Amino acid sequence: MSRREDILEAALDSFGASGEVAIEEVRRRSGASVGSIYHHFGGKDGIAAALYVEVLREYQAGVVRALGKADGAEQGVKGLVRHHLRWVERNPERARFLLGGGLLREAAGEELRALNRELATAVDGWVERQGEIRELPREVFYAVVIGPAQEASRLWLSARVGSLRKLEDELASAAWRAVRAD
Amino acid sequence: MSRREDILEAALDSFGASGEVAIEEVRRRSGASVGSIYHHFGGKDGIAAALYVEVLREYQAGVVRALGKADGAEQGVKGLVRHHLRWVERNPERARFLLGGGLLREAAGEELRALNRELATAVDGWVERQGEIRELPREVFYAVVIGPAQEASRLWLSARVGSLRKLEDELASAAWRAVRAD
Amino acid sequence: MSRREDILEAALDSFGASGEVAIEEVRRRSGASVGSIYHHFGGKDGIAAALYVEVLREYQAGVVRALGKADGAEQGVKGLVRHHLRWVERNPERARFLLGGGLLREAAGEELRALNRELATAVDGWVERQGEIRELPREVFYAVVIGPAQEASRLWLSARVGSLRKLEDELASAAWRAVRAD
Amino acid sequence: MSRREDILEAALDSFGASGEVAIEEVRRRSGASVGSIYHHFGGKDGIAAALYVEVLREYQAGVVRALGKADGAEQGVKGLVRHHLRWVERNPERARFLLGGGLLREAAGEELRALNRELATAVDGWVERQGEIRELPREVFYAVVIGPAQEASRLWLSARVGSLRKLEDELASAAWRAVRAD
DNA sequence: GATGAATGAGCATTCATTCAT
DNA sequence: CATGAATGAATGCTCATTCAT
Repeated sequence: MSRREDILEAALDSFGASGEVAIEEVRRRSGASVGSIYHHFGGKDGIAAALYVEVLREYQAGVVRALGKADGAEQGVKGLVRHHLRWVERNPERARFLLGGGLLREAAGEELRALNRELATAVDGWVERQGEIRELPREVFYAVVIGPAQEASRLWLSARVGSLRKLEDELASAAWRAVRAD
Repeated sequence: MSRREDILEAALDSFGASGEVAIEEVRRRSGASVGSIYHHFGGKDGIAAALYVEVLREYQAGVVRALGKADGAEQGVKGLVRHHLRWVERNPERARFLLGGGLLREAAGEELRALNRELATAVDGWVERQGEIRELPREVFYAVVIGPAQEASRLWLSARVGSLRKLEDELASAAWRAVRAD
Repeated sequence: MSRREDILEAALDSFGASGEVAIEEVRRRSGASVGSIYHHFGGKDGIAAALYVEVLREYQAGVVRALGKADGAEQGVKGLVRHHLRWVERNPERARFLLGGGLLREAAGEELRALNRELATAVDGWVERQGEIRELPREVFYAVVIGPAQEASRLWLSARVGSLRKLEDELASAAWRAVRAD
Repeated sequence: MSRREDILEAALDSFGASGEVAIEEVRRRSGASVGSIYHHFGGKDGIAAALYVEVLREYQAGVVRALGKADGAEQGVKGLVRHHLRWVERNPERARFLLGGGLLREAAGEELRALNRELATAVDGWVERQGEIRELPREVFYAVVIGPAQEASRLWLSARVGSLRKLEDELASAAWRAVRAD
């Protein structure tokens, strides 16, 4: 199983360096042969998909964890924001891959859709169980809570100045102000 | 000047179709010869840069206009959100190019930096002249106001379901709640 | 190993025909695919370098052989001249490549430097063991012995009139007159 | 006439930099427009030819001068060698162009043939008027006298180590030993 | 499972040359 | 005499993919 992981690791590095997952680059970085890569992942898209799933799964696990340990709506919403910022800061490479590469592309693959559905259900359920949150369309809630953190992340990822940590409190409070019931 | 514009137009279409500005594609779509393209833009990156500048300039002009005609802080903040959403919905191709291609990459080029500086100064000035806006770090203000609209735009651009128009009021109000002084 | 050799052969022919090693030409002549050429030699310069090394090695082997079988200084010096002329006449293509392409360019590559060093050591050693040769700076000895043969070769290669064979005795004697101790 | 000279100058620089005379490069270096270059020289080959003629004429004038002021065969032969070395050292760019670019190529152009014929006649005449020079075929005389200096020049041009000046005496004497009658 | 040689489509780029102004 | 836009053939190179061993 080590080969698989080496290859995924190399794929992530390749994306970090050039903005795309290139087989040739992956081969160079992982030390695996072309044949081996094809054996494991079937091709270029296969690697990207596998990597995407793996990274997304890890990110989402953090989201669920953040909601799980939250005590009340405010802590939950702020926790989502904090988790986002911390995860990006600790995983800049993975963040770049997830944010840059994926969201605009068609979220291909049944596995991905399943993952997203699962998360949506979990978050929706949590939201419904809270009383202090304003009634908002799903997408709006998501956009308002995550959008600012995302935007800050994007800036940070492209310039790497300052620290996301310092903005945490401000962004978390702002998100809470935006979605709490009055 | 017509050749130049034809080429830029074709470059935008090329990006829309394949996610990147491909010389070969631009040639096919614009009808210009390769040589002519190189004569005017120097190469692949030259086209992308010129296009980026042009599109960004147009977007920013709208931002300034929105602030200009706003009467008070609330209208101004909501105007920024509304402008963002409307511009994206009316210029999906340009939006995709601006959001997808550029922000993660290094915002290269002196011209770009100048544009961004100009806008920042304009917006900062406006913010300072308002009394009802909470004191926030620059980046936070920007992220909180534009982030949600951006996130919603991203979703819309990748799936094209529903209409951004319907979310306008909610997103504008949420932004205002997040940044107004209490 | 056959592919490699086919490609080098074709590269030599390409150089003979057009004065340079052109990938496209090599592909046509060798029957190999572009990809295969790149797989083996990494690119245009890689082919030229490999060819240069191979040809130089063969030429130098002849030089060493000529000195090895020489009985005395006079025979050795004359042997060098004769070997040069004969090698050029029997390998006009290789000669053109070696003389025309390489000497003015930077003799890049560790392998080349090593080859040249080896030969220099061998020739120097031989010279030192002879008593009848005039004391001369290394470069002068080399230039005086090989220069005339080289110049004659150059002329012959560009016009292909007459035969180098006929000049052998004259050039060999002249070289000997120029370097023998009085 | 200044434009013409600017262009030729730029052509020489272009050759020095890349090993060939490239119109685009000439344009950049000379500041002249493509059109202007074509007006004056008709094209790529036109520039190379004009440059070649100019440079060769200048070199040959030096040869004739060297023979003219020589007093006797020995001084003449040594003068040829010295002139060659000095001219190369003072005009490395021109030397590279003349030696590298030209001799292997077909010496195209009636003008060039005329120049070479003139020089040959001049040198032949001078040689015949000397008594102390060994009877040698034309080409052999030329190769033996100039070859060593040429070879030394080639080495110097590619590495630029040491000075040709220091080798002058040795090379001149060697040439004289090789061609004088006994 | 692993290796690497081979393939060929596709792409960016260069460059000599023409020509209308 | 000068300018520079336009052309298009030619070329080096990358890269995903296949397949025999």
